[in-house]
Amino acid sequence: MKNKQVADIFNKVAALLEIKGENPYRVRAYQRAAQVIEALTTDVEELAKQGRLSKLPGIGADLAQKIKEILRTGTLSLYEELKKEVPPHLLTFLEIPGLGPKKVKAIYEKLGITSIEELEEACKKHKIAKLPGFGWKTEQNILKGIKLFREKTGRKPLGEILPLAEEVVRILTETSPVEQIAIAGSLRRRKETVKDIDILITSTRPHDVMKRIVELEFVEEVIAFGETKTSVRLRPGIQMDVRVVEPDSWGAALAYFTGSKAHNIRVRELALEKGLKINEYGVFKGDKKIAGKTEEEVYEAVGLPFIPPELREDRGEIEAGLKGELPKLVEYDEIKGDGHVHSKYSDGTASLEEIMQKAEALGLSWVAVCDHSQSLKVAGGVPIKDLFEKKRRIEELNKRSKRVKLIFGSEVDILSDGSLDYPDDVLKEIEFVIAAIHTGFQQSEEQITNRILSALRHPFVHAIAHPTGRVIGERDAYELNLTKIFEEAKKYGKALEINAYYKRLDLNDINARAAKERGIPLIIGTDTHFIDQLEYIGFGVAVARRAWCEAKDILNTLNYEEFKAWLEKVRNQS
DNA sequence: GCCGTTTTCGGCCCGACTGTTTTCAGTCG
Repeated sequence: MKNKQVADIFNKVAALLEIKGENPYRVRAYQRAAQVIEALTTDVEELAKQGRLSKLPGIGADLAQKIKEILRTGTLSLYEELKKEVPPHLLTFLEIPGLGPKKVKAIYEKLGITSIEELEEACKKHKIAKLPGFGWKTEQNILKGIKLFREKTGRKPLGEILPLAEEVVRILTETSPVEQIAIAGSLRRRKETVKDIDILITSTRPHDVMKRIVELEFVEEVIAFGETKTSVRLRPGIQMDVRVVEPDSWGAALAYFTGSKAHNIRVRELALEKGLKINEYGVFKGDKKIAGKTEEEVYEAVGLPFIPPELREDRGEIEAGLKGELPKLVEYDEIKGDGHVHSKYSDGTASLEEIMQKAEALGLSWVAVCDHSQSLKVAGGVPIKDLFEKKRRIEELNKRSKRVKLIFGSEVDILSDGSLDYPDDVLKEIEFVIAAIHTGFQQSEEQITNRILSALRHPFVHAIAHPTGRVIGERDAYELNLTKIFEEAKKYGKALEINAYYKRLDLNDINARAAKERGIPLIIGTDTHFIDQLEYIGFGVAVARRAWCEAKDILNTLNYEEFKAWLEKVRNQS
């Protein structure tokens, strides 16, 4: 899929045009197009062949041509020309907090600066402050921005930040005079990575709330302190913005601060069509406020049903909402089982008994214990003789346990040549076989794709674990033709995993949505090696919800008997 | 550059804050 490649080029073109000082609406057109292409669940090349590009929202005749050019040549002549006019290095300047396109343009044109080192030098020599429109304060801010830029490790995984935000909410609820309190922003949308924490509060004593916030033990630096807005930097190096609003504006503010920006723009455009205006204080008809207390009210005012936060990305939820065709998203409490857990038999730390207890505490009724297969020695791959001991132990435990059942599973390696890591007569005995790639990441796209395809065709395989192999912030997905994987999974009725470990989340939201649209069953697995991480199943559900999945799309909503029946069905049809 | 049961041209989301200004441009979310 070349979707990402097209989106990247459009985003860069947008940034370069911005620095050039081009029409901001032209810039926005490229940004919107990039976003639309990136969120596609079909191959942009496929759409091009069918001549359907200009049917996409935000893509007209011109951008359709440009997409075709990228697909044909691998680049875009406009982009190549822009790079000659504007040094592409300047694009990184835009990532420095406080620097926008206009300032970058001035710095480049007046001083010929093209690198961060030169920029820093110029600030220290006070050359920046002398530029028109700049001053000593701006100069200091740029230096501070450069420091932050160098320190920043980028966006942080949801799984690292959400627990922290929830802890802040708990403390404030218990020890400060808040009335309503909620996490907003991309955390509330459960985006896989987040840039900051947004907290929204109503209170009659905002000063006391803000005071309590800056006293929190994990606050490292107070960036701004006010009655309605306070910003701090928390110890893991993440900014937290807290806002206090009137109860009457709660819904409008929550919608506003939840975003996404693209979603909010579309909602406000709808409002304009109806002669209304939306801001963070409410929905207004002229000077009269007609809604704002709840999010439902705000959406209703523009003719939309409530849209779950996970869908608010301008990926078709507005259109679906207007038509009354929003999905009934799978709920967190509809999950009955965990499809991928490691035990002491391989590199997990928990015994089978402990897994059962924890599952019961979490209200799950089944857990597939999928330890690594024999050749993955670094991860304690289970030799065949131990495999059958594990099977006997699980059968014993299941006899004694009414509420929770374990499923005898294995995460079987797909070897470099595409064969599986146990012989067929062994695989046949394993109730749930989830196949995975752990070696040979450097192979070509064709090789890796073929390995997964042959696993999907294998009669004893039920599912593929973490299909793309990406690890957030550490490793990109391996080269893979997902379109072919989807076709084959669909053909054989096999499942693909949504790995819920917060650094994997693989399939991701867009790919999981593509699989769902093709009718491929999805299974959520925590892939946990530590007992407490069984709780992370929620991150997988979040991906499923962001992928527009309903309960019927997710195998984990089946009860134990139903899931066993699915496992057998896959074996029988093969 | 896109888009249209008011429009094929003239619109295109909204407000807060900051800093550099003496009324506003730039940045941010």
